[in-house]
Amino acid sequence: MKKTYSEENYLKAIYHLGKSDNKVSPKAIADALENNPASVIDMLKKLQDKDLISYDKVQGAILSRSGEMAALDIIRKHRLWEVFLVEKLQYGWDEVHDIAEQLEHIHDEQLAKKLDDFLGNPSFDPHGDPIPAQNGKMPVYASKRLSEADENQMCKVGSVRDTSTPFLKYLKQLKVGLGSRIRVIEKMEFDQSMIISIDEGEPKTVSSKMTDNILVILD
Amino acid sequence: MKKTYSEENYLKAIYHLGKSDNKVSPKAIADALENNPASVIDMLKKLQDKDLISYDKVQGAILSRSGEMAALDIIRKHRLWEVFLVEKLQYGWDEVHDIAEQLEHIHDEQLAKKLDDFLGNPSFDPHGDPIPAQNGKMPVYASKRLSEADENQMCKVGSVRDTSTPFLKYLKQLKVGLGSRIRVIEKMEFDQSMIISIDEGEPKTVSSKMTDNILVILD
DNA sequence: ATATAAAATTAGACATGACTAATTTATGTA
DNA sequence: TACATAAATTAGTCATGTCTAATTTTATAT
Ligand SMILES: [Mn+2]
Ligand SMILES: [Mn+2]
Ligand SMILES: [Mn+2]
Ligand SMILES: [Mn+2]
Repeated sequence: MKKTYSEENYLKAIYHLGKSDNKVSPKAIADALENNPASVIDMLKKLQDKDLISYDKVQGAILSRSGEMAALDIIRKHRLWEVFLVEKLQYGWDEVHDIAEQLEHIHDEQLAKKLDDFLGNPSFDPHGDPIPAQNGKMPVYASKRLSEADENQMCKVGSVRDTSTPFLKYLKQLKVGLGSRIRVIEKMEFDQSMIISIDEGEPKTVSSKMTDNILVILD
Repeated sequence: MKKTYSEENYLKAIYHLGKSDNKVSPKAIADALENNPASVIDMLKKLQDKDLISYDKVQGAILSRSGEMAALDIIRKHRLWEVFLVEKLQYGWDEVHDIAEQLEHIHDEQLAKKLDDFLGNPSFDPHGDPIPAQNGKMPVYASKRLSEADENQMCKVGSVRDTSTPFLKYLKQLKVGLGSRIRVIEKMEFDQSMIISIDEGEPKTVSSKMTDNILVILD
């Protein structure tokens, strides 16, 4: 069922508000969308009729399964477009939100996938927010940088903080990808460069610029 | 003055219909937009109030200066996005029109320029239609391929039929750009390769694949 | 427990951009 | 010229998504 621009914005707002544990009230939604509680209630009724949410005064608005999938799809597109605007069109990270707010509503079956591939399947947007996968799964948030790992620590690559072509090319050459297992062999005091083993391969030296831009999950 | 999605579509339709010499009637617009003549007349009144067109029964709809600039801006964005979808996202040329129909309505001051630069300032879209410049000027339609020029012919590069990165890189290396002056020194019967002089420089040999993808204006 | 304030809801209105049906105007043909 | 058809226009309706104002419900504080 094709959703309107407006319905999509409501679903997204309800999703975001639902992440904090407060109940999602008409007032909260109205504040988020900078409109009127009366308008919100009108829309909540429509969304409930379409089984995208359930709403009652006590529980507030709660996304249904299909409503949540729709919200995640919009968020995915929003964040992918933000990556595009920053990485490819050279916008500043602070300039892209309003444009992505428009681009997220472009409808096409193949578009998100093709854009995702073109961008090198980034896990995070330019503001560090995770980009949901097609199935709605959020990437595991790898909160530690490789540069913060201790000597002899084993870890797994969770995401990259830089999705520029040169960096991605460099990683490809090193055979580092999402899920690669990295062991820290030695950390140089002097310049913070590291000697690491990638998937138990031969030791390689990498700069702090590299290790600062790799986010890992420690074992 | 910000235009609505709908106003933009009307302006574009009026522009295209105005290119053929028939008068732009409500019926013609209704056919183009697949809607109703009554709806069209409603909108023509609104567009006239905003000084984007003039309309009367005798002359039909005629774009004002600002109306034409607005139409050209939409067409520019439509065609740039089509180039993006084909060249960067690997869509087929037959799949992109409907998506561009949505993308053309994204509003941002800098977007068209940045997209244009990112794409290497293409002159034509994937269907061969010319892409208006920011000032509304259509590129001179260079209808001859360099491969069709005769020996000793002097000509000027008008556009490229291929805007892929490898081709553009190759042209950069040869120092061939829009406006470059090319003299055909010799054409090889055998494989249609050519010896040419670029801006009166030293002779260089180029393949028929190259000369087929350069459109020129003959002197 | 009662007064007060905040939130939710209802009722009614409005702008936009579409539609249908009826009417008027123009065109074309016998 | 008179009839038939097509195009343009008007009038009235509708769906969407918004608003304001009034009312009801809920929460908070004395
Ligand atoms: Mn954003
Ligand atoms: Mn949005
Ligand atoms: Mn097109
Ligand atoms: Mn359009």
